[in-house]
Amino acid sequence: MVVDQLREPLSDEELDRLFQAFADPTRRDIVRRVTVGEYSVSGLAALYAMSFAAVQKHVAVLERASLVSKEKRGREQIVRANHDGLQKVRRLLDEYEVIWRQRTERIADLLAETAAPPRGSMQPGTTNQHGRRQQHTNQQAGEQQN
Amino acid sequence: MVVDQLREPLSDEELDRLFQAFADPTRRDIVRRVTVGEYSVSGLAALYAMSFAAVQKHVAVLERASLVSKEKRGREQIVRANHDGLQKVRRLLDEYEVIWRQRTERIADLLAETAAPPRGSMQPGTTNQHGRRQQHTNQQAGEQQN
DNA sequence: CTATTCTACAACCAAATGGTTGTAGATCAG
DNA sequence: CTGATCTACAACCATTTGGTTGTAGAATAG
Repeated sequence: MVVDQLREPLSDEELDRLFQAFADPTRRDIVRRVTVGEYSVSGLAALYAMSFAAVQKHVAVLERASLVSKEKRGREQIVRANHDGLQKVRRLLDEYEVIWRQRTERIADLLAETAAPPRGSMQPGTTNQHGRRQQHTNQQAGEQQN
Repeated sequence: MVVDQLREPLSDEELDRLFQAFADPTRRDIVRRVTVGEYSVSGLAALYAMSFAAVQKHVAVLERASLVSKEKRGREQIVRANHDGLQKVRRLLDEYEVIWRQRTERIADLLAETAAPPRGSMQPGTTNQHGRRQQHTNQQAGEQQN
């Protein structure tokens, strides 16, 4: 099936390329344009105050990030938006949003706990010393990812 | 009110800084970490195989993008995640998603139109020549934004 | 008080980025 | 066929980026 490499774990390099691609106003504009209509590379180049080669490079960056793809038609290359790329970035940011919600929940729980008398919770190691000053030094020095 | 500069239009520079900030695995990891717990800058630095100054710079990038903020506590600087920044990026990508859905809708409409005999639609300028080959050259050479 | 820790910042460096011009091959129009 | 258009790509350049080391000040620990 073609579907469902959208569910696969996003690699660091993939995410680097995606965010990097979005980190430029011309490229963001290109993505918007080719999502609503079809453009050749020179059709795009006509829109911006820069050389054809510069726009060509921007399209190449978007293509490596899998945000657009090109299709040859006669002597022109038609640039099309690629939905997968967009969805991948959105998926990652959704994960960050989930982390936020979990954190908010956790804080609400702590507040409820200290407001009401401690019931089933408050076993030795489950919650830290009344909210302030977590570990914040030397938890596993393993590298990061994602 | 403090609320609702979230509804204001995102500036190009703001978006550049946000996406750029996300375009690095170490910085993405820092954002995740400081969303779940509190870290000083040196607490963060202990996690990665790079110098303190390097991590300090990463935090500075995140701070300029308003993805985190620092608060001085004693001799350490506590780094905290900033929800606004995340929401801004998500908002922009949601806009892109909307464009996609509109496009999909539009295509579905066109298909329905050509399948069924033309009813109330098909006035002179409303739809283009049976789908293929749009303008794609020289529509207003105005600069881009967003 | 003294030593240590945490931070900030400058100076430097290599590599990546975003732009340019120029050259050359394909394809299309007349 | 000839000329114009569209594309690809190389070479070059200035600036930014992501890292380093080193120095110095402020706050804490003993």
